[in-house]
Amino acid sequence: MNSPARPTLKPRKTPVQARSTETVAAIYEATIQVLLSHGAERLTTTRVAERAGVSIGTLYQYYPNKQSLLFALLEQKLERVTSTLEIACKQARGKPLAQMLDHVVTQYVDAKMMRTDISTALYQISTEMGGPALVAKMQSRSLKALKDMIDTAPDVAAKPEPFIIQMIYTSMASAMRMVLEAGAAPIMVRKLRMHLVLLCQGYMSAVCGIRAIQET
Amino acid sequence: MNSPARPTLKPRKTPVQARSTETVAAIYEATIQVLLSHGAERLTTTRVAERAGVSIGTLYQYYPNKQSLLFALLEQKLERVTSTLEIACKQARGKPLAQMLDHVVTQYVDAKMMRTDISTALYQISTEMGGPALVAKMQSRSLKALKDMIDTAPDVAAKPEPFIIQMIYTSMASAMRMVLEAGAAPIMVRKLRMHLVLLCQGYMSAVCGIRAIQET
Amino acid sequence: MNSPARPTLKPRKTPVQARSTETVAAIYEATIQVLLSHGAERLTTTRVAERAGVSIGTLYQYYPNKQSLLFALLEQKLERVTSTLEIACKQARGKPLAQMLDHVVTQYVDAKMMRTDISTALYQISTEMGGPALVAKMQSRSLKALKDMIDTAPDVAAKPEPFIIQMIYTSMASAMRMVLEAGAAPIMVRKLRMHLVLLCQGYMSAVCGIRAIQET
Amino acid sequence: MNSPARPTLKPRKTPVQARSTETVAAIYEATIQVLLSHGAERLTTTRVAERAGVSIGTLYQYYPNKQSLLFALLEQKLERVTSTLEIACKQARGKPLAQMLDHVVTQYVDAKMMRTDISTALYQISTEMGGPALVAKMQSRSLKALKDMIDTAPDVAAKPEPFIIQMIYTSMASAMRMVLEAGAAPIMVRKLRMHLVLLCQGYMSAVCGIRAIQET
DNA sequence: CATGAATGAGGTTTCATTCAT
DNA sequence: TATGAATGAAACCTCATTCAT
Repeated sequence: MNSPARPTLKPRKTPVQARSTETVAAIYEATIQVLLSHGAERLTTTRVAERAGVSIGTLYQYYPNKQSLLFALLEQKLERVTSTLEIACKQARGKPLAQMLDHVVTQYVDAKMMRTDISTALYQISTEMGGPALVAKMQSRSLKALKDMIDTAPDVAAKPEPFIIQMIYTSMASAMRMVLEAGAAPIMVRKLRMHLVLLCQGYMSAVCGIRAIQET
Repeated sequence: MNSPARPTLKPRKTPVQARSTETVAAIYEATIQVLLSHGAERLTTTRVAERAGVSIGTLYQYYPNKQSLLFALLEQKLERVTSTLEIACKQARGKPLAQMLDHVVTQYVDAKMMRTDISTALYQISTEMGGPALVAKMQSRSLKALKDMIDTAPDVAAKPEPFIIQMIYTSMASAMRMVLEAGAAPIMVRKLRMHLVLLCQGYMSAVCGIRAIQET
Repeated sequence: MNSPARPTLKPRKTPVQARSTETVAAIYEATIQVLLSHGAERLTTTRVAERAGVSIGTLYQYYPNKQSLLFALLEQKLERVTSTLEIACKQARGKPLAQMLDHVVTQYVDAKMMRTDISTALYQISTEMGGPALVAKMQSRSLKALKDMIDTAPDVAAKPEPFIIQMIYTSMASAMRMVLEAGAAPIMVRKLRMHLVLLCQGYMSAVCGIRAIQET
Repeated sequence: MNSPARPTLKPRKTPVQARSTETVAAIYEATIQVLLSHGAERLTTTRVAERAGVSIGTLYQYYPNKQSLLFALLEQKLERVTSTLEIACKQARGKPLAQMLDHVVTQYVDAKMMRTDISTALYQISTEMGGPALVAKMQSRSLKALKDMIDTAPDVAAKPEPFIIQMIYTSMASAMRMVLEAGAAPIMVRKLRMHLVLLCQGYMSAVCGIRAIQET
């Protein structure tokens, strides 16, 4: 294992003016387009700039290097999905487990489904250094949110161990990916939402004892 | 989406002499090593050859291009796991659903766990064209095996629709991945096996009605 | 005969800024230099770039591959010679055959003699695919021009068949080559011009009957 | 101009045994095949060995390097054609010029036409060092033979200067090439023979005065 | 700010040649 | 002698990045 020179991942400048914002948006969209049409391996900064309709020099004015370009994509999407999940978890606190899972799954799936193109494009990236770390960070935030929520469920006999939460989270993420990579037809998405709830509920009730709520 | 000139993915020659068999093995191992230590993005044919202790020319005698090198890795592992799954599915035919899932999950996890280094390394590869196609092929073989098995379960009320089988398969694959990427400690693996069985059983019984076995 | 993947032969971009025009010219000249000093077999893109005083990357900004570099050379020269010939043929229409041949040969030899270095360098190239095709195209244009001219000669009894035109053209080209490869000393060139005219006239009058001009 | 390490061009060993002779012949034929099917640029020693049905090691037992392989091809053909020409020139001594040219052209064309595949294949080779030198040597032998012959013609007024002989030789060679590269259909060959004679006779009579034979 | 020409390290791949078996 | 595995110099080409205009 060796850690080579890690480039800066932060955007070079935060756009404030109108024109800059447009440019940044164009580059952002172009990156997704190229990712989807050419694949991560064949994404080049030149191609992105071309697609965005700006010069390569301009691209580098806003992103100090290629990694930061992809990193921005990943970060934005992950942040959005994660915070949606966190909010959903907060909202569902104190409700029965089944309702919790239903609510969270629904919110999660919907968050991922906005801009399916971005979600799909992102599966292509691994982004060497920054990517996994970011994903890990977001995952731990999500796990914490889920745990804190489930701990408030009135009908759960034993506090589930972390591993269980992880299983739930992973199942959600992977089922989502499965559907996205298959094209994310609306019917599939509806089915996904339902089955994911069932899967989580079935698993949880098998793993934690479920108390009758009135017992509380 | 455009499909550019796709290079040959098949190995260039099959080794016949003893010496060359060793060489191929060395290249194979080196590829895994490099994948793990440098990541897919920084895997170069030069580095692989170096690590394998052979010249770059020798590498190219056995693999016509870089892709074919990674493809071989992927194919071998996938083939092994998939056929293990197929066999497990055949063996479990006619048994009650719970036993089926237990058996299949156990076999699947064990197959993935041989050479965890390879399994882990492979998550890095997407290999542009050949990879996804291969993965899709193996998945459909797996889905068929699972379906044919579940259809023989005496205690399943309604034949599950394809989507359900896919959910099961995806959950298994993703949970496996989660554990492998976390380092695959033995305790985790044991826990994984158990929880995966519970997850599958919980989901299936929630989704298909389960008949009492003695009814048969 | 098999035609493998043929690379693009067209230049990659047309220079717009002043700086790049110079660069393209430098690469062009360098290619000739290297062709003459090292031979076609030992012409490498690196060597050309070096000689041109630009980086290898710059070379590839203007020519997508090695072939296109050589192709450009060939095309430019052939185009110039061919169009000179076409013009000469037009000019000589209606004149007696002997004068025609004199005029055409003179123009042809002179066109070839501008930048003898290029002409000489070009004999080294065959450029696999694009070369022969280009040469063939130019030849057919030339043959047409010659035929159309000769058909207007007042003193030619029978319209000469295509084969005869080709003999004339080939003889001109090969005699030219002979002299160029021998170093193209001025005396030789003068002799060449004269003898080529004699050869063409001698052959033509042996092959077509020559009518007395006053008959017209 | 720089002259790099020139490799040995002579075959490594002269085959004496029956098997060796077969092997050498196979390699020889394979070289022609590859030259015709793949072109000079894509002729590799491996491909030749493969086509010949021998191992690459065996090929190198008989030819010390790639150049010698091509050189052998060139040499054999050139030698054959040149000596045929020399003999034809000797035979025609003392005859009238027209008969001379007829005889020589016929012999020359026929010599080139045996194994048209070889003749055609050879146009692909330039072989960097050895080729041009060999060609030059053969040319000077040919020119000498032609000159010595023509000097004996009873009906030639003035001894033609060397340049004229060269024009004749070049015209013959190039017309030959033209027909070969066009596919060498039998009709074309017959026409070629006739027209080449006419061309030479026409040119010679234009250049040297022709005396009436009976004057002698 | 925007442009795009220029850079060159470094990657992939080929192929003539050697040499142990 | 024949084989073919191994070699590695050297070729082609890409692409992230810089910087003068």
